Amino acid sequence: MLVHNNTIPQTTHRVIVMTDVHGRQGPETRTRILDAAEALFAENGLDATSMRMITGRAGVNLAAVNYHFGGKDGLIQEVFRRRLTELNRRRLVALEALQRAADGAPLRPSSIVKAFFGTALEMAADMDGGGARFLQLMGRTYTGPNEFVRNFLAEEYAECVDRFLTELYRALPDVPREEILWRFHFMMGATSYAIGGADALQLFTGEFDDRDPARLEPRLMSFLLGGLRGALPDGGGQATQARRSAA
Amino acid sequence: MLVHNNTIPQTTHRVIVMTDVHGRQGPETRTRILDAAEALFAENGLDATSMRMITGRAGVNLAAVNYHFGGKDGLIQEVFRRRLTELNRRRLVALEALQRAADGAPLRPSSIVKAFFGTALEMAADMDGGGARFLQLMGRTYTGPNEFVRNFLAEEYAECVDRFLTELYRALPDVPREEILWRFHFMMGATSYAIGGADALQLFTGEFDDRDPARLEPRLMSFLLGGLRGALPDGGGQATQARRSAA
DNA sequence: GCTCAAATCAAACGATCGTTTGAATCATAC
DNA sequence: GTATGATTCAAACGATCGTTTGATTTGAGC
Repeated sequence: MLVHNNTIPQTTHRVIVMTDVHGRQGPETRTRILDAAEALFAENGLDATSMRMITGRAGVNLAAVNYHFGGKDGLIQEVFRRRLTELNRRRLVALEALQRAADGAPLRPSSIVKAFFGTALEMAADMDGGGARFLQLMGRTYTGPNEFVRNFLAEEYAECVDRFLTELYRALPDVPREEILWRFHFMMGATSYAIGGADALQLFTGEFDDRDPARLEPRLMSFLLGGLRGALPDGGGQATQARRSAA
Repeated sequence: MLVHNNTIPQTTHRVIVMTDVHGRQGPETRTRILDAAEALFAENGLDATSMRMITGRAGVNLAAVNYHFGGKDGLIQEVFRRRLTELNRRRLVALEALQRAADGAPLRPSSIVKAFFGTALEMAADMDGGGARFLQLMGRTYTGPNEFVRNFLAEEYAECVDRFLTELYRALPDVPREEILWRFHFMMGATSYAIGGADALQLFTGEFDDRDPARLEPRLMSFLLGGLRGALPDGGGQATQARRSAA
């Protein structure tokens, strides 16, 4: 029997736990497809990656994708959901740890930025290279043309971003919220390029090769914090720094 | 006779000036194709845009693309080359104006940043909306998976970026060049999101709508300059600001 | 008016795309 | 062992892709 009915396409599938029911290599199939798809999507893009490339690398039958995910779109959604849920979970864990330590007081902007963007860099270093691949893919897709995936990503992001923005508003009460929102957006762009664009960077300078992930984190953080606390455009005079009120 | 020989695929085509030779609507065809392709590429991405969509919108025959550009790849190259050459030309004009005014002295970092990234924002506002479309497309493609186009973009960018980096090195002699290089990369990411990701931003906040291009420029510049002059990671202590030596 | 090369056109090419089908295989429950 | 439902499989589906072909139209040069 098919897992998916074509009348109600949904994200969550009826088949959740397969190891408990049918042993053998049933559970591997889904994971193998997801891993292969993630790597190929990051390598070639969503459109340029065919089902046959995915099933070929995964070593499964072509029809397996439609059986397990209902189609290519379903597979794409699941590839993103799998990692993004975990990433945002870690982010919120880090944020809540900060909130507990602060005991009601506004958080330091640097701590908030580190909890959000630093966690992404951690994930990029984790997962034996798979994390960097995925985050590179996500950075591309977020501003990409595929409206279907973009809306899905925004939906998955919404709650987590909202929580962090709320804390940033509290941490920088003197900075207009619109300004903070924009700068958060700029920080996402810088981070996206930091994770995914090391290849692009080296194109400018032939002999450049310092892509140590351990050194990337402080580099990006310095830039992000400098940008976040940069002089406000004109609302408070050109020399006004965007500083939080509480120490 | 065909314009392109399949033995030597080249960027520059034999047909350069068509208005002078054949009047009617010969010259329009190339431009109409480029305009339609640019809009559709930005809308759907390179892969998801078919030749039939392009020729359909342009109102020309399907084979016209292969005739004038030698194929889809040739068309893509020309779409980027047309605008990118003009953008980098304006950037270098702005830089040379600064150099003349400085009379040998190091330039102000803010001036350099403005000449490079501000010119992009100007172009995004120009060209009756076409500029924003193109720059959005370019921001996506630069970190995109298509290696063919990425290499081409890097090649077109190389000289201009090199000139600006040289000036930045002079303006910030106390900052390690690697650091400046990375921050330049981060600035490109922030700018890319600033230009192309306004839609993505509003997904976070339903009622957000302040996308006035005139207000975007000072916003982005404040962020970029703050990031560029942010505290150095650790080479000079955490409190060390990355300031230029000459006033 | 005739020539000829540039340009446009309708039509078709082979390849590959995502998806569907129906039978075969597997592991479990009775 | 047999029935049952989940999973895998080979094969084919129609659609669309980028490209090519060969004839036709166009307009300047003589």
